[in-house]
Amino acid sequence: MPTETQPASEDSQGDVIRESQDRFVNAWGKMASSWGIPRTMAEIHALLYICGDPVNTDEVMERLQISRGNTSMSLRALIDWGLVSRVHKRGDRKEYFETEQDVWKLFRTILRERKKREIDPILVSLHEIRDLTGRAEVSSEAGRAIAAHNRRLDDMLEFIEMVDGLAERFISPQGRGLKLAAKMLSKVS
Amino acid sequence: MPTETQPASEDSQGDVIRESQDRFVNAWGKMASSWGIPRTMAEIHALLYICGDPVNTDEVMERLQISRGNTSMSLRALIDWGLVSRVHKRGDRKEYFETEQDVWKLFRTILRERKKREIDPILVSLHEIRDLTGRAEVSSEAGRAIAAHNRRLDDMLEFIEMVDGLAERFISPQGRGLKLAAKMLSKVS
DNA sequence: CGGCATCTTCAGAAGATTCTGAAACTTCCG
DNA sequence: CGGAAGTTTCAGAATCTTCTGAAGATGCCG
Repeated sequence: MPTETQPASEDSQGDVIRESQDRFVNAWGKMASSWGIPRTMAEIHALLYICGDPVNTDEVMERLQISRGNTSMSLRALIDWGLVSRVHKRGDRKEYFETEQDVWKLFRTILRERKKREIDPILVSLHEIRDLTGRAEVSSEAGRAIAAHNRRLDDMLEFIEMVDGLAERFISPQGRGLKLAAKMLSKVS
Repeated sequence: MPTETQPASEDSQGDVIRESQDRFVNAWGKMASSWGIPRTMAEIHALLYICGDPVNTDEVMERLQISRGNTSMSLRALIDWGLVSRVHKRGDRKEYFETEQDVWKLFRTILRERKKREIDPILVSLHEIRDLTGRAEVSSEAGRAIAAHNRRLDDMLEFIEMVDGLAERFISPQGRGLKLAAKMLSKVS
């Protein structure tokens, strides 16, 4: 960010970028929080994305007006998600952070992580629940009730397993890639 | 729910179903809240799904141990989402509620609603933001900075628009249906 | 119309989540 | 080793979300 080396006329240009960045960060934070992702975590990620260059903790704090503690914790969470990496600059003891600039890779990582955290666990639970009621005899009234109940569980299980399986193929690191999935879908008449 | 008319031996069967239902409702509520959906709203929906038959307000309150107010508000939200419908029973002034039993239709509705509420608005915001910085000349240092910034916004916009467009085709009421999308994807070698 | 059954609303309470700030820790350097 | 720069942690504070309960609305029926 070479602000001092710019002529005065370009300061206003810088302001436009800055405002654009701020708005982007805001919009992103708002959306993320409606998807159950902590707002500041998403805002930091948006800031790193939209700035492009590595940013350090103090810059994040200043831009987003958040505490050092929050910044540190959120950055760690982003690193755990695999979305952000640490960068070191020569002659600067501060740590800098940057994020993937390829949007496809970014979303692939996000989807993979959400699958791991929110889909896989519920599959485990649903299987446990399904095992409670085994196979039902349809000869009695009660047996038919259990059979109907099992059918509902099985329908749900089958659906989620299908989503899980497709996700596995398209978002796992060794998978075919999100872009291919999108291409396939867009070809359907 | 014919509990009184059943022989004693079937009560224990009923207990198994009941426990299974409770666990299902719990698991579902937990998952939903990690996706930014109010827990009780999801729990009510899960209860209606897993019970199959229409359920009235008092039964919901009793099963989930929640207040009448909460039940009423959450049911209204579910109706607004298009996930639940009111049913009237002859000779009973109470209102009953039921939900779609076809899991594919269910998720189609959920996806459609989320797109409308969370994807479409951010597309509007991103377009507004993008319009702030127009087309950049790459002849100056500042111009190049704006161009790089615009490229980032455009990448993001392009990605989200693609997702939006595909969603439109597969989840809209007149669309080709979720099932077709899944079939296409599963065919990729 | 009066009275009863049911449903809705919303202000404030309860609960959950996120954020802060200061202390503790780590690392680097002379 | 001493200490400065930078980072992490976490208990409590602030904030945001969700839930309750009671008052009021609605509507049905004799």
